[in-house]
Amino acid sequence: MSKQPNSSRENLLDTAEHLFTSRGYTAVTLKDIAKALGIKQASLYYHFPLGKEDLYVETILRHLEHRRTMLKKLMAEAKPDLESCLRQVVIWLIKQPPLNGARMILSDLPQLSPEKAAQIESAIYHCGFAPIEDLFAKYRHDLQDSLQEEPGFIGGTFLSSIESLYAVKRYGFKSDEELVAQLITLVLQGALKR
Amino acid sequence: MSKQPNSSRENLLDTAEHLFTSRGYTAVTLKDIAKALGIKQASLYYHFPLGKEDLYVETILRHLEHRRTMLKKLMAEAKPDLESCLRQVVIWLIKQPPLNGARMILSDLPQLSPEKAAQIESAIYHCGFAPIEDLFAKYRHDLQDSLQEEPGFIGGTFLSSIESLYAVKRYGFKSDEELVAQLITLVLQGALKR
DNA sequence: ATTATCTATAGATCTATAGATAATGC
DNA sequence: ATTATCTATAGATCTATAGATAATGC
Repeated sequence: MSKQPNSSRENLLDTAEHLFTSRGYTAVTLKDIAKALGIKQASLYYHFPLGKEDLYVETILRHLEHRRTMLKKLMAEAKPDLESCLRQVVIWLIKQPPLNGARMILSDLPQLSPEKAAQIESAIYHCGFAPIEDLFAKYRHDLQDSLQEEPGFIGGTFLSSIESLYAVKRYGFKSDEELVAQLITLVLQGALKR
Repeated sequence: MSKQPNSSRENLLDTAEHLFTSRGYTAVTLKDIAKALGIKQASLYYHFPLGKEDLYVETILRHLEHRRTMLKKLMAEAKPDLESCLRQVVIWLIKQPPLNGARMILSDLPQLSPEKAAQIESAIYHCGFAPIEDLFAKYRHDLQDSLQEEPGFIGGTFLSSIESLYAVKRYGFKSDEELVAQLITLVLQGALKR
């Protein structure tokens, strides 16, 4: 049996992931991460000799790849209709740390080297956005005529509307399942009386 | 005639507003702001002797109050129906620097003193959120039954879905007006064929 | 011997302060 | 005299490096 796979390094990435995704690149210091791990700041360089930027890039890419895997898996396992797939996706997303792609692109990526920034931006698209876009493309015949050729538009709107659930969760009193059901009904059926 | 009202200070706030709202509190340094103004970093302390936090708070509060004033004005001047009000609101919002309240709450406010953070969080609600919530409350009889007592939910979803337009604008080829119309139709009518 | 930490510290950057200087208004 | 800038710099914080130390595995 191979030795157990770098659980220490994975643990480090888990902690960094939580901090970086919720507070962003510049707002999180290496000392914050070390403190959360119960070690000293300099010790991080044993696992990531290339420093903060490299740690951030690896953390975010791992996070995004995991997201893509999970989204694809959830959609494959759900009942094969649009609403069921969306429900599974949102129930999972709402339990994750909020990704906030807009924040990353506007606030975090400009602090990185252009190459790394481009790499992450591409992964945001491929792992965060494309799976949802593909889902709406697959079920485009269920959509209104004006949306049939716009899976990116409806996908983007849907994803960003999920962000509001994090805020509602803080103030509201409903269960996750209720919120998810309400959001999906809203997006699919519309707000207006019919 | 009173002397012309501190145009220099207002100019400073305009520049700070642009930087702080797009990149966030920690990612923007005083040097960045000074550079954008063509002055030296230390010179900022003439206008804001209390330093960066105070400058940030004043910038954001001014931004939010302006937002509230404009939202109220746009809704008062629009044709008195839900769709017209929403259209005016979104056409204006999409031309503003993206507010990204979620980023502010998660990433920026924790860096401030608790009092200042609470003050800004309250202003985000009162100036960014409440006007839209009030609009949906006013026209609740146009909404589906399940949404009639949930103006905050539909308001939050609507606001966060606007965020996706900033991304779509970057990649897409449509005019602002087309995007706005498409978004409003989607939220009001829903995605599904009927 | 290897792995994972530590202490100590250099160098860079950031906020903030002190005091000088130039331009403007009475 | 007031207003708005400047230079110079202190003090804090952050990233990163160097070398020591402790624990583990053969």
